[in-house]
Amino acid sequence: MSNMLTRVAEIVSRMTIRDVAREAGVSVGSVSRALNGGKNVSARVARDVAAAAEKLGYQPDLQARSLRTRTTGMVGCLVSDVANPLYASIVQAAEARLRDAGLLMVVANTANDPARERAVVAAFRSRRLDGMLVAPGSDENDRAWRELAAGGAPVVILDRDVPHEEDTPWPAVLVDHREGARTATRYLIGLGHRRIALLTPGARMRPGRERIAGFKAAFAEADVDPAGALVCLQESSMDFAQGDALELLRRDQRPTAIIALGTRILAGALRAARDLGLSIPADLSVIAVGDTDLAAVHSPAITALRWSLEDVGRAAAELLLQRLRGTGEGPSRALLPVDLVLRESCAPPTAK
Amino acid sequence: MSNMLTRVAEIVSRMTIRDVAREAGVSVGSVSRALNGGKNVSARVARDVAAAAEKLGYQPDLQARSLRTRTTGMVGCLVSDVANPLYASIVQAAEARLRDAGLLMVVANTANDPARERAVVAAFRSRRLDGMLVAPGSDENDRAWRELAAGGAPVVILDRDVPHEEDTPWPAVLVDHREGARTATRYLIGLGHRRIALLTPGARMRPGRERIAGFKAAFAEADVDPAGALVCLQESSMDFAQGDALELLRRDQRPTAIIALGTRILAGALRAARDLGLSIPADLSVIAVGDTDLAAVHSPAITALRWSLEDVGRAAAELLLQRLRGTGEGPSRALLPVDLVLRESCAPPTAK
DNA sequence: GGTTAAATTGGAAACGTTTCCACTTTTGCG
DNA sequence: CGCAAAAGTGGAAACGTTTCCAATTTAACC
Repeated sequence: MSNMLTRVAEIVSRMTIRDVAREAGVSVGSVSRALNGGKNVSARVARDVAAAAEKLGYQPDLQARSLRTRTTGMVGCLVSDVANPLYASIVQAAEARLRDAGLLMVVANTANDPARERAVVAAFRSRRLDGMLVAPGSDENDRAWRELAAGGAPVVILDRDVPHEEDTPWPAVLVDHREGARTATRYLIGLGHRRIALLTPGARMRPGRERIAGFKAAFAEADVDPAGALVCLQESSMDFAQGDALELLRRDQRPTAIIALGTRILAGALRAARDLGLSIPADLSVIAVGDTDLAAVHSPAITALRWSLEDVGRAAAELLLQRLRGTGEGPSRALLPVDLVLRESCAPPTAK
Repeated sequence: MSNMLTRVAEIVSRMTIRDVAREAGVSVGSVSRALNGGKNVSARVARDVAAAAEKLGYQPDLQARSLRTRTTGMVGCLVSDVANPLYASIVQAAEARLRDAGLLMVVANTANDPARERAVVAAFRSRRLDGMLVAPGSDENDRAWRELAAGGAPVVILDRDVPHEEDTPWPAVLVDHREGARTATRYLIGLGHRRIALLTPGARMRPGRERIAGFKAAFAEADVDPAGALVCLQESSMDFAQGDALELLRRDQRPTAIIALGTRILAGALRAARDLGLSIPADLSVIAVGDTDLAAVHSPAITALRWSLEDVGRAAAELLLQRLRGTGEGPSRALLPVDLVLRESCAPPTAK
């Protein structure tokens, strides 16, 4: 047993730059230069060092390096729920781009808990991460981000409107939910719908706010009685039970069309419709916000608002990289478009 | 402009342990002891140091600390596709548990590319991560894990059978796919089905292999003609187009029941069935492998094999933590059960 | 009160890099 | 060939911690 432990210990003892220096018969400084810049290094030294490093299987300790260089090569990603497909794809795309740039991504989810958010920010700061991608659980917890930015690390916000001082908005990647919602609503109004329900998480965050704005704008510009614009706020998609949708669809003046967010809310709405015997699209038109597997495969297939999650992640990574490099400013915000994917779930309302 | 830069620089210059020492009027060593162990520290020093640290807003540089302590407080998580809901939930649960233990999680996805896997392992090693959770894209790329383990960091495998030397299997969290598939198949056979198709990613990985084994075992133990057991391998769930399912269901001896993995394959199968006018469950029984939103919300609701992704993540984190603490061995493997959730998508085959 | 043991403390040596500085060596050029 | 500039090199000082060690103070005991 202790035998095994010592064996492990032996294996663990890694080669250091000093070992390489000794092996190559040069100084530590030269090894460092040879391995990194390659600048001001003679061919002979470069060759010998490379050979020695290869022979010894030397791999630099990036942890130690970062102590000296004051840069860790890691960026944080703070998100409320990685398991949410909407976030997962963003995280994945961002990670891919960042890793191509040689950066590691640290991920932390906060379950929308402000205290956790602050704890994560503290952890990120203490670990001296180079930068950070954040999608806060609400727009108001800006103290945490301010604090983080005070540490000097660039922060890129994902689809949120975090309050900022003066005229220096946070770098951010935004999705044009307003225009998306407007398009969807206009489409339904055009089909003849007059009572439309918008089911989305509340106004605590930008996406909800923007959708509501676009939703109402469509009613206003079509000169339709705005009383038909039913905004149903959910605190979060988790809380949205089927029951809420049932209640909505049982009203005597029930909506003839529904615009429902994501997977869970949409699922609740669909199930409620099924339970009430409402057929889609004959009795109820449905538009999904966010193009998930569920929307695409459901029968009938659900018309959906789609935006590219990959683009969001990629753009965020790009923005962050640009800040990290510190090269000329460039744009600090990106606004990504939302498309309406027409499928089979919308039809004119049945006269009654 | 340069004004602003200097301002930022000022903010960035962090308090070090030396500043605290000066402020408290004690030595650096005492500060360290006071802030960490608290052992062998007088009440006066403890008080003064705490006050000084508080006043200066001191936060230790974990990066520097880890150079000395040879432990980084970070663990890696290597997975082929974080955007896959099956992985996302696991990652989330593991992250939650690890963060509770004060560890940060670095995530990397490899898109099933062995070269990327090796690159990630190299990066993890160079950054001296304390441990690692891996779900390789195939069971064969074990060179990489072996190399990683040689670095001394514990590795926990997620639902894979990675070849191991001698009698020391890798610590792993496994899901009992074999028993799950057997249960599902037995259920279908019990309903009267004799031609059943199993749609799952290929045998390159444990889950597929185990499912196939369970599937065949059910046929064997029921003494049913094994020719009815149609195993349809997909290289990966991504490649599974609707077309493959169409082809399968158009055969003259088409299966009367399907067991389909996950979201994408299941979606393809469902869409194919719809396009062919096959109604579920009258013409075709369907069982989903993995209980996704799609299965739960589809109409009819799809009977599904379910296992707890959260449990997988949690168990993996627990296993890893136990290794990290190095306290008594404990079990090195966990096998998690799979349940069959009965819904509406299965019925006896129509006589014909 | 004296002696020994225990507790506390300061100073310095790590940890593995990069980078600065002074010093050689090479190169370029008239 | 001589001389200045450029290029290459070794040694040592950081980076911010923890931890070892020796020295001091305090506590404990007879």
